Amino acid sequence: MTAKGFSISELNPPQREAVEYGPGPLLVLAGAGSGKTRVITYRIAHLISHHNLAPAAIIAVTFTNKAAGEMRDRIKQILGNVIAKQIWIGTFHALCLRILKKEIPYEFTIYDEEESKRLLKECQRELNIDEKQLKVVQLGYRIEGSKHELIGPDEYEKTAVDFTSRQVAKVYHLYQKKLVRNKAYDFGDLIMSTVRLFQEQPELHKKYRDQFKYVLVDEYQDINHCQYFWIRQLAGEQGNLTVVGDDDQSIYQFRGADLRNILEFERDYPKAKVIKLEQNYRSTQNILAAAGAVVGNNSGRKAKTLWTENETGLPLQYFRGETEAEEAAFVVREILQDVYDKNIRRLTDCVILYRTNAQSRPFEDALRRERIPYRIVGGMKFYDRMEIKDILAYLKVIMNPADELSLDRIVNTPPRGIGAGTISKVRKIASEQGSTMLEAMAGMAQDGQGLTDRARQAVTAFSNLMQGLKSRVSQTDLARYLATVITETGYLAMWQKAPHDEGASRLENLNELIKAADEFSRTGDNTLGGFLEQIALVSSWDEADSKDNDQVTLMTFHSAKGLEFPLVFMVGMEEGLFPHSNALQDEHGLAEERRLCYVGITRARERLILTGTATRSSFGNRIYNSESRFLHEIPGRLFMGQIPLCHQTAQQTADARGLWRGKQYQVSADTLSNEHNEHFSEDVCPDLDDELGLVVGQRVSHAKYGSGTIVGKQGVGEDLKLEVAFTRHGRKQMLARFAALQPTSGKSRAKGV
DNA sequence: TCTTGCCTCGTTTTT
DNA sequence: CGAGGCAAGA
Ligand SMILES: Nc1ncnc2c1ncn2[C@@H]1O[C@H](COP(=O)(O)OP(=O)(O)OP(=O)(O)O)[C@@H](O)[C@H]1O
Repeated sequence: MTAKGFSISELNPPQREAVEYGPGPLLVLAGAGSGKTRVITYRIAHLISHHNLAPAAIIAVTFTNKAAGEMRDRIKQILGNVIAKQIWIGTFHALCLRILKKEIPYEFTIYDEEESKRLLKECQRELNIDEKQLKVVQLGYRIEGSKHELIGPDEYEKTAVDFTSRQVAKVYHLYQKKLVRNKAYDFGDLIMSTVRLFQEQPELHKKYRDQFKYVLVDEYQDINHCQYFWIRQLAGEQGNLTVVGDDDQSIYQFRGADLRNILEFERDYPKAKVIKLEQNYRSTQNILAAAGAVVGNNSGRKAKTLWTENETGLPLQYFRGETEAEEAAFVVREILQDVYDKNIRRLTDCVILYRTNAQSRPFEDALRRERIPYRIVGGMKFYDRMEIKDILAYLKVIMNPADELSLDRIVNTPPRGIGAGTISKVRKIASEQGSTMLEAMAGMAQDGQGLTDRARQAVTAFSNLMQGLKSRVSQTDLARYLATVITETGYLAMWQKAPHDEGASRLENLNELIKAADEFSRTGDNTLGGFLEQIALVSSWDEADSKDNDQVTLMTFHSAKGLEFPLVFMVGMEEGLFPHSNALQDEHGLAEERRLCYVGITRARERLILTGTATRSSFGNRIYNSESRFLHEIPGRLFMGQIPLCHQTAQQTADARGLWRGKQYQVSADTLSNEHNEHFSEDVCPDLDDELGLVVGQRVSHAKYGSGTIVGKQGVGEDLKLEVAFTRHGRKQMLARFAALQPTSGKSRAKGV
């Protein structure tokens, strides 16, 4: 049975049941690689081709813009472009923005993280709150978190009892006020404001609820309360809502994701049908066994089975280098072997996954040395560069003169004689007459109100410049307009005058921006507003999209969600790094790290290699890390090569500590029986690297500070320095030989948790 | 008003 | 180690 290029035989029976299931709530709960995304995609196609549903009556939410693009492409293949492009597919943010742009009658700006932080700082200063006492990151974290919970400043204030919360409440109020005045939305606002819009304008709510006959959500385990609420608004309580997800893959709780949304779906939607998918099509048996073993250490999971018809496959490998350079060299060697010696893979088949963006460096160096092309997803984004943000700030002000934050950024960039004194005069006058700063400047240029001649001249020039630029928006094509802005503002000249090496690279980036504008206008939209919106929403993923080239990919575990690669390297498998020390304070943190590990492992199709280092430089000095506990949670029999210490026999341990350390230690998978593991794991491990059992993650008690958890470790022997997070007294650094820390019961690395 | 140099602090993870 | 913030001098 075929329907326009889509064959039902590409689905197994439960997948097919989910695709063909009728109206009403549907939950597809399934493990990694079981075809959840495929189900969503085909269900959309099926609804259109078999139920004659209008494409615009379907809204599908994905986790990244890239995932949205892929889903749309697949549907394009099945049903053609005309239909595919009418479907509403996108991230929460993109879809909400689309609604807001349509319903809000004025131009507004979207603030990215950096801009929100700057605005917060401004609020903090105005309120005379000590920036040391309450850090901007903390502030941002709390306010952003509140938005995830759909808590506005008023509600927040009501629950704010302690001193800090009351401070936060004050900032939250002012921050929102400034956002409104600047006609700006931050990321969280995009969704929360859409929810509010629907609440305040029932007829609007009805319009969208009626338009979308079917609502589908991918990665449902990672949505927060606000997103949950919006989906409920769209779908209604009995609605045609399809959600798919895997509770073991929830890795965004730091961003407000709430597992209860998926765990309690059946309670929220009592008529819900639940379909489980149990066959994994992605990975070998060895890889699945490893993934299952790791995540099995978490409690409170929904019961799930996952099996595969795929072959046993290669054993896993583990390598521990002495330094990052050694680790990276090993990884590159393995890539070279598979790709060039054995010719069994292409570079695009290989991915290097790490916990933090900062870890990419040594791998980049090693890859460059061997002239292997690579791409990095995440980290510093192109649009985060200073020169790009400066020009974007000009563009934002041109589109939305109320955006004072952006104005602040560029009013004196390049330096044009408008300093802090002048700016505060302008601001004062603007607020007195209730106008924008730009309008106030135009007035002051005329009558000079309290400005020195020099300042007045500068203000006049700037005011004229901005008016001139504004009047020419949309007269030429976008790329040419950008070039005009860059030149006429003096920005180009500023970098041309700069020292050659720095200036050249800035100018090159500006050229890239012009190119991006050109490409954007080719997609059919030639508006400046459209261009800015698109940039506001691009994630790290969308930039790196030069998939046609054959190159190795580097990214964080988080960015890898939903993807698959034949050969996966999980690097930096060390306590303190993965699991990350900041996540070790409570069980939830550790459980989420473990899920992240599960996500990482299950990205692999054929071959999985785990690596780590014994020492690593951090903040300029070297630290000593022990092996990640996750390594020890994988059964030893699955490994080949160097074996994680806890899985080694006494002889192997001795070898690994001496001569063999850092070299690849060849042991075939079957020389290591399970017996060995079980027998030795308990007594070999504890005395290896952990003086007195003081390991990261260990709970300890201290005579003065009471109980806490070891979160960091530096040096050895006499110099062993520990960082301990105390329950009552915060973080402290101390020398182990003086601290007299007593390990208390609770978790210890060797036994797992 | 602008530039320089010193100091502090920090690294999870992202739409 | 490196980025960003801040204070002092030009
Ligand atoms: N019925 C099937 N027959 C063959 N291959 C399938 C089938 N269903 C899915 N696959 C393949 O299995 C792999 C995983 O599919 P998909 O990405 O949809 O899974 P997923 O459950 O969304 O994974 P994850 O939870 O890791 O995001 C893909 O390569 C897909 O093409």
